[in-house]
Amino acid sequence: MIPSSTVENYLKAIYKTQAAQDESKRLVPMGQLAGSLGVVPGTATTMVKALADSGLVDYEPYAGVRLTAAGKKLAALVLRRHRLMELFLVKVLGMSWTEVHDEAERLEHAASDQLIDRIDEMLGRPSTDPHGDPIPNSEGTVITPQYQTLLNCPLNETVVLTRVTDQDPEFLRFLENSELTPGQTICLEARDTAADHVLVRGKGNRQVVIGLRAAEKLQVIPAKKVS
Amino acid sequence: MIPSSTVENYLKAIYKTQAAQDESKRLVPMGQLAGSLGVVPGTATTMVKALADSGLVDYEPYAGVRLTAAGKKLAALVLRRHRLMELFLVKVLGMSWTEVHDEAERLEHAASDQLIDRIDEMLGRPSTDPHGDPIPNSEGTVITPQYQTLLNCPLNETVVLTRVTDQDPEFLRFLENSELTPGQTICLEARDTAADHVLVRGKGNRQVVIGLRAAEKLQVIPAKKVS
DNA sequence: AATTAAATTTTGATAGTTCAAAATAAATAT
DNA sequence: ATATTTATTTTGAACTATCAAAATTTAATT
Repeated sequence: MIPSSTVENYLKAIYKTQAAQDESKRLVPMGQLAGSLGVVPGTATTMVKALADSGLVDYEPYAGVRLTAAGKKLAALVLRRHRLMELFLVKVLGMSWTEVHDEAERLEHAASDQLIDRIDEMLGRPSTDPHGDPIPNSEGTVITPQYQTLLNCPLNETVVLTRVTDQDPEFLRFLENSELTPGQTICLEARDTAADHVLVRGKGNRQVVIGLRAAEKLQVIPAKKVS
Repeated sequence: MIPSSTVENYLKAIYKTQAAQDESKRLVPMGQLAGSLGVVPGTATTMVKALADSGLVDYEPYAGVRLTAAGKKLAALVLRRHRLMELFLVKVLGMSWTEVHDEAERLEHAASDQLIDRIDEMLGRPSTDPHGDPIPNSEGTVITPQYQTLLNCPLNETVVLTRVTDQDPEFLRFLENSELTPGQTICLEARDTAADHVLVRGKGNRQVVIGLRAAEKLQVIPAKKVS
C-alpha cells in the first residue's frame, strides 16, 4: 500500500520531534504533533490510531506516539526525498537555500524512487542538504552526527557552522545577510545568559549578535587545525 | 482557491479530448472522459457538475462537457507544467523520453509556478516537449501547429518526424528501437489501406512497417530543401 | 411507433481527512 | 484530598473523491 502524503507528513513530524528530544522521553505527545502539523489535537488522535493499525507507530493513549521500525524507515525515506530535493533545487536549479523548503515539501511526495536516485547520483551521493541536515540512504538509515550548538560550544575557538535546524525563510535570510551560512568558519566570542545572547565573529571579522533561542539552532564543529 | 490534483486532471483530460476531436463536435461525452481518467461514469458526472459550479466547464446533461475560458486556461497551465517537466527530466536528468510521462504526471501537480518558470528559463523557453507536444506559455496560450500524419502526408517525400501523440512507454520504446524519434528525417514509401500499414524509410535506409492506427500517431512536416 | 440497446444520471455507501465542541483523563495547585 | 487547569479523546458532522447498482434518458433497431 502506498502511503498518502498525509501519512508521510505525520511520520515525518513524529520522526523529527522524536529526533529533537532526548533518548529517554521518546513519546511524542498529541498536542505537539497536532501543533507541528497544523491540525487540531482530535485530528491527530484519529490519524495516529490509523497509523497504529498500519503498524507504523506505537500509540499509548494519553501518553503519545513513537515510530515503529517500519514507521522510522518510511519517515527516513521521506526525509531522504525531501533533503535530496532541496539540495537539487539549490545546486542544479540555482534556487536559494532560504526558499527551497516549501517546494521540496510538496515535491517529496510526488518524486519516484528512481528520480530521487538519479538526483542522488547526479549530486554525487551527498551526505547533507543545504541546511546541513543529514540525508538518509536508500535503505532509510541515517548517521546523525551530534554537533555542538552555539549554546554549548567552546568560546574563542574557530569552528565551522555545519547545520541550521530551522527552515523559516525569514530566519535563513537573516543568516544569509549575516554571512552565517553552512560551511562558514566562525568564532564564538561571548555567551551571555543574562542578556540572552551570543556574540559571533564571522566572515570578514564581522560581528553578529544572536539571541539564545536562535543560537541553539546553529550547530558547529571544531575547525580543522592547519598541520 | 487552489485546484486539487483531481480537478487539474479532469481539466487536462477534457482539454486533450477536446483538442483531439474536430471543431464541430466540441462536447466531450461523460463515458469518454470517465474512461480516460479511469473512473466509472457516475463519478465523472459528479465531478463535472462540481467543475461546472466553479465555472471551469459548461455541462450539458446527457450531452457532455466543454471547457470555459477559465477552464481552458487552467488546463493549458497544467499541460505547460507537465511538458516542461518532461523536457527537464530528459534534458537535465538524462531520463529517457519513453519513461518520463508518469513521473511528470505526478510532479506537474506539486511544482510551483516559480519552479516551472526557472525550468523554462533553464531550458531556453522551449516550444515543444520531448514528444513534440507544444508547450503553452505562462499565460496559458498555445500555438498548436496542425501537422500532417503518416496517414495523409505525401508519399516519397522527405519529411521530419515532429510529434508523437501517444505516451505509452511500450510504443515509444518501439519507436526508439526503430530510430523513429522526433527530429528524425524520414520518408513515407508506401501506404496500403488494405494491408492496414505504411512503409517508412528512416535513418540509415532502414525500413519500418507500421500499422495505420500507429501511423496516425506520428506527425510530420516537409523537410527543408537545401537551397 | 415500439422495443431494445447504450449512455448517462441518481442514489446510497465508503474511505480518508478534517473540524468544533463535548466528555474524559491526567497533572497541578490549593 | 479536592478543586482546577491542561491535555487528550470522543462524538457528530462536513468535504472530497470514489464505486456499485438502480433509474432514467437518449439513440438505434426492428
